[in-house]
Amino acid sequence: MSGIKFGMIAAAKRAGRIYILDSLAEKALFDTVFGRLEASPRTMACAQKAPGLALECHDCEIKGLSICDALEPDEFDQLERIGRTASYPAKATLFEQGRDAPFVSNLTSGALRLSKLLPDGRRQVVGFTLPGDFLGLAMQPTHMYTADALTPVKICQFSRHGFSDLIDRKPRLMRAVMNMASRELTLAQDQMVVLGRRTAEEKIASFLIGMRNRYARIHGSSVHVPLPMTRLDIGDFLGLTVETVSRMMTRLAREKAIVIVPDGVRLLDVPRLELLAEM
Amino acid sequence: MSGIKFGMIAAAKRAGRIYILDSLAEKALFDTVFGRLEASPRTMACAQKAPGLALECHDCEIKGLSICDALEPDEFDQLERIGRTASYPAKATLFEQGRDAPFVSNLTSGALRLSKLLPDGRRQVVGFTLPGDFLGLAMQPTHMYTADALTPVKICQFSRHGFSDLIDRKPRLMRAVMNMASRELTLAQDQMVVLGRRTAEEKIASFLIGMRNRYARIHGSSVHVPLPMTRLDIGDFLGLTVETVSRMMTRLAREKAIVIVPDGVRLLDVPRLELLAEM
DNA sequence: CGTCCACTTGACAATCGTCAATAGCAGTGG
DNA sequence: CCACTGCTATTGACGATTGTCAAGTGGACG
Repeated sequence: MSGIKFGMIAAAKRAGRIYILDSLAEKALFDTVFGRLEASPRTMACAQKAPGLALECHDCEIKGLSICDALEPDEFDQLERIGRTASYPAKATLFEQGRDAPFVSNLTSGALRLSKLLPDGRRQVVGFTLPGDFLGLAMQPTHMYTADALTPVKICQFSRHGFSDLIDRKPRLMRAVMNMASRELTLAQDQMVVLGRRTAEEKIASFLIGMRNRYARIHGSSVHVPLPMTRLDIGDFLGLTVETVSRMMTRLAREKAIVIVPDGVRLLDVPRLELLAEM
Repeated sequence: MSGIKFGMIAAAKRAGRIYILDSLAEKALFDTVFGRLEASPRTMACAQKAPGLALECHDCEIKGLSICDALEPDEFDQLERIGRTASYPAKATLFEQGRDAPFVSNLTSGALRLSKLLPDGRRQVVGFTLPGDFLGLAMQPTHMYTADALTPVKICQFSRHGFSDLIDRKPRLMRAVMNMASRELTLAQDQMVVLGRRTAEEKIASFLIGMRNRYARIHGSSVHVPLPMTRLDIGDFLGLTVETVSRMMTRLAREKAIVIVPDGVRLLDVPRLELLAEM
């Protein structure tokens, strides 16, 4: 099978452009070309490892950040009753673009990469999910993008229909979901500005500042910004190549705006970065 | 004042980049530099010309497309009671980025351009509003972008607070608004792929196919695609310059994929365009 | 009729992508 | 323990897509 995959890549490469040549792209291209979007062995393994434990909301670390925040005690109970927890190891695929979406969920720990794939292997990362973020706001019957775990993750998930029925009966909960969707829409529009009208250096700066601000909501503000994703992921989020991401990070480090550390970066010159990223 | 404006442009040009040099950008840059986001004379004139007539929903052309579609008769009455109509001529500014947002509204006729402006004059168009689309889904107290009329437009508008209270009492209406927000979010994510990972030619093709699909929801499918916006607007939507937009349109016309007509384009080779635009 | 603006086209430049080589690191298995 | 493998990141040389600058056409409108 490995031979087949490489054959496909080679054929596609002759025909046009292939930007990503790692195993992810091979798999994705393979799936796309053959129209085979069945669950990967990895996904199956993870699903089996996620037995669906009942929720334990009382010691949920992020309940103040998520949709659960705005609920009355009785609503909270009902939500808790229809939810289950699940865990996935790093690199697991939670769901794939184009497949059925039986669940919506809430990320409680870890980080996800959400990406859309073009038929020729080009990829656009549409977002990174952090604790407190909601998955499935679009409430669509199929997934619009693929979600992969960047770290070990924990989610609490709800059947889409059950959740949909519950929010129809609980306006407060629907309002919380709608507000979350509005926030996502605003973020997406800001990202459109970054993608369409910013230089490579500005893109990196606004990405780092954006990550810092998102972590600040969770852990409090810090100059230490963990980056669980690879340079390739960052490039695919910002519409750049790995090489350009690497060069710009090196440049910012050389100019003493950041320091590159093993698990991310430290921001040395926040005002300069904010100037580069200014909205 | 014209002298001052040109002076500012010149200064900014020396300092950095100015991509847009038409009157819109002059005004925007002027506003940004001086922090003067008061209503322009043009906006004031329009507001005066929009006396707020009571709604006449029974002969609304787009009621089947908008949030009104999903309402029961009693809900419909309540919505009609808190709404007013308003009209603006082409080129009017309905509202500006950063200003208070006392109203949300529903576009009933015409087309709008929604744009975000960077401090140095670069602009990103985040969307075009067509009849049936809703303005103010984010329900934020201030506007996140500027809305300008591309043609004469009619809207029906509601006070943001009144509308917010009404949807809290009418789950069906809130659901309609939430679905609209979800659709917008999906569109924004698709546009992120276009902005981040597509070539100039593909961007134009996907823009034309996208516009055709949106008109199809309103008028039915047709190879005639009106383009009420300028090449500059299209460029600012796709992250391109006017010149590149013009060149790509010319190329597609030379290759007989489209014909450029006075008010837009006609699509000759839809399969080829869809191939270029394929999601 | 003249002005303004949108659009087009050409020549040239620059940013960013492509290709290639290398280093570092973690995991694996002899 | 250490060679081996595979992946991520970095860096350099080169090239191509797209942006920049400039000039000119044509239509709308006063």
